[in-house]
Amino acid sequence: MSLSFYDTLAREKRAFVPADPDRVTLYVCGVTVYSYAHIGNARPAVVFDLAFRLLRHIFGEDHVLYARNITDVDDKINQAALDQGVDISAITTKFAEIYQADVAALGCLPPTFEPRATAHIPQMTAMISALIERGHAYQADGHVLFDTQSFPDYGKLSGRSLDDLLAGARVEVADYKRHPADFVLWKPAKPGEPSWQSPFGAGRPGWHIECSAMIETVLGLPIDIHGGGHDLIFPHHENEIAQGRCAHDGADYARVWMHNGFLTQSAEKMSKSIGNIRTIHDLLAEAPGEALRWALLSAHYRAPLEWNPELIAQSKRALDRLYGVLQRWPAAPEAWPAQVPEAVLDALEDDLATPRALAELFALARIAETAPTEAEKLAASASLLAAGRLMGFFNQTPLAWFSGGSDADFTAKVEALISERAQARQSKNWAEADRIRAELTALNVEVLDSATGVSWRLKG
RNA sequence: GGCCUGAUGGCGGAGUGGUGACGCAGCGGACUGCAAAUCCGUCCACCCCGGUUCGAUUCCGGGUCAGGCCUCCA
Repeated sequence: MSLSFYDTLAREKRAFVPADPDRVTLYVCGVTVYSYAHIGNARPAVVFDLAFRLLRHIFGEDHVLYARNITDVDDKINQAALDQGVDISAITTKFAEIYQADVAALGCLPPTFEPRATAHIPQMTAMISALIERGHAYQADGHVLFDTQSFPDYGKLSGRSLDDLLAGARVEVADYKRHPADFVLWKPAKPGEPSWQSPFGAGRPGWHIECSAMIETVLGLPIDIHGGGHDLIFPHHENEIAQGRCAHDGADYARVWMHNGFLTQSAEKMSKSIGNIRTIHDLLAEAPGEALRWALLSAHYRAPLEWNPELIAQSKRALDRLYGVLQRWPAAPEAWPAQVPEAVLDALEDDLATPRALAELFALARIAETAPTEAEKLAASASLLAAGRLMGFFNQTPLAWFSGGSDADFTAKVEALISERAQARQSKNWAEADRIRAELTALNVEVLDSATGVSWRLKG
């Protein structure tokens, strides 16, 4: 199986061949840092982290460049700063750090680059100037607007025409626009707002221009893959293509467009404006990051995923099962690093078919438990470890997983009780053994007797 | 109104023109002092109506329902 991805623009799955296999480029729209990111924001972070890991596996760690931006210019940031009486940088610094820690806890590798909008204002104004020079942008009422009618391919990504947009317009259109779909590249600052000097007056950039400017600066055009949430297809990515191509006389912008589906709750999109969100931060207090990652990858990335407590519980149980295998059949040093099994790679290379990849993990677990020889069991366990690690799982020892953050005192207490119980069992004092087990159960500890010894785990 | 997705068993979620993935839960059994973990077995599905076909859950048409974008949005 060769690597293929579904391309939103082509509307089909296509073989993925990077422009330069020594320099594969991936850009993903990150978050606007004005408050805690919700678990829906984590889906693209995790999905494209998986893509990043897969590309590194295929093309080599040093041959993949991954940029995930941080938007730190925005109305909501301004509002938050105003509400709290602080500088916008206080807001953006705080929530950018929280976001980075949160997604790291979900097993996401640090991207190669995390460019910030405020660090690329000159590149944005240069791009806007290029658009004006080429007749693709115009100034009106203090704004600079992109002239959508100057770009014949406008609407191709989202499958709509300028006429459709006229017909479907639901909102008041600013009268200074030549066409309702024209979008802002630069807007004048209101009093008190952060602003930057530019050839078009003091102001700040529109939302779309930042990604185009940062892509060009950090990765160079065209990039191989541009990713983001499904809701960014229109207008954000449509506008990126328009400005990105027009600034360079129609040159290619991104070779593949990938979009992840939404998280839903009661079948409804999880969204801050609806208010039905769960923050990553809060969820991490309730469940291990790996379990949340498992949950996010349990459905195919383009499908909607219903988010609920049962999903998290099931994900944790799935990892319990696999960590149990790793604990019982610890991969021998000589068996590690093991090859990632073909079946797992096949699944991932087929447009990140994670449900199939996860099913293959269970198949490896079954082999590890049932193979006739210990060598085969250990080999299967090593493969499981390799496959899981490729996907960003098994970042801790089984012991650490099952004892889930227990402190030394607690562990010592549990070990002492288990030792007492072992003595009771040896003298066949079953009543005492069961009493001690009940005591452990009360501590939320589950005891697992086996031929080779006793282990324990915290119950979910 | 325009554009666009999707509807699979108790739950999550793949896939396929004909032997009904995988996981969780349930049930029966093995193992165990008893459990747990593990193993073996097992119950349960393809929204509705037409069409194509020897045969459709899978292809085509229509319908119903749900959801998304068109405004900030992962």
